[in-house]
Amino acid sequence: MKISTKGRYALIIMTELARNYKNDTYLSLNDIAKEENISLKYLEKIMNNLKKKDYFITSRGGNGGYKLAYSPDKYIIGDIIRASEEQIDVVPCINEECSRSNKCSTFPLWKELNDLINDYLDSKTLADYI
Amino acid sequence: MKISTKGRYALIIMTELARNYKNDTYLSLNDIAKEENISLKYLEKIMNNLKKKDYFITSRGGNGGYKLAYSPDKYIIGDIIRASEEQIDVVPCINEECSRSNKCSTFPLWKELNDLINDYLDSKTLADYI
DNA sequence: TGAATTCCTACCATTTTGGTAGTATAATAT
DNA sequence: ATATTATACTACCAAAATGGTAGGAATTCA
Repeated sequence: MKISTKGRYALIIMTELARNYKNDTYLSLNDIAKEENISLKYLEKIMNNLKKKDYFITSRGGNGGYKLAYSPDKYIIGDIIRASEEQIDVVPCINEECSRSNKCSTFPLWKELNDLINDYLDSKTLADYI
Repeated sequence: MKISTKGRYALIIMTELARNYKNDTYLSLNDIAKEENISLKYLEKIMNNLKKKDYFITSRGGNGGYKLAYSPDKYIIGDIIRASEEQIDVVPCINEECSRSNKCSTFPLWKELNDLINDYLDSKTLADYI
């Protein structure tokens, strides 16, 4: 039932960038890695999941790094988590067909729980966690 | 973020037993295994997690099996899931110490989500899924 | 031009998941 | 009595996911 480090570290990266948004400077992954005591290489890998989205302005080289393309309130937590974790649904049959679906009395429980989680994550933005 | 087959199959077993409660007969794992197309051996293993709790009256031999010790409304879904899944907390730092806890701006999110999930699962009983 | 930084592609050990196998023990039906 | 049906208990195992590491290429800044 847990959120893996992919989702958790992704959110840490995003909140750091959100906190730096007002400065309008680039923040490097190295800085975040040191600050949060996570390896740079792993953060790069986490970042790959987020880069698929239109989230950042980047710059290489000295004083380079990442900054948010939009203000923090535009970033929905649910979007960040879903981009980072492979599987966010609580049970596989939420989106797939299930052989037992028509007789499955437990499906409504999982469906409601799944909606509850996603609705909650979609009700928050980065601006709530600066 | 998913619930594994341990939790899902546990709930299937429990709802079958709940459905059989009014009959006051024993229901064998073999019957459930055939009905649900899950191997008997795996169901036995799932059952081990549930047997730690004071849930069943059992009988070996012909026409034996399991029946619920109490009426279905006495079985809280959250208890069943927590007994079955090793890890129900969305992040490890809910119950453990975390080195970054004092500066962690994301903790409130995980804590609220964790409470939301557990409160939901604790608001339902087997009687809701017969 | 050298250092800092992102970008890209592999690789890999450990843990978790999702089972299977075999045997012992107990109760029932005939 | 005994064959059958069940649970009870212990051990093992393959595949997938998790949580990383390694190495270098490309780009930009000081």
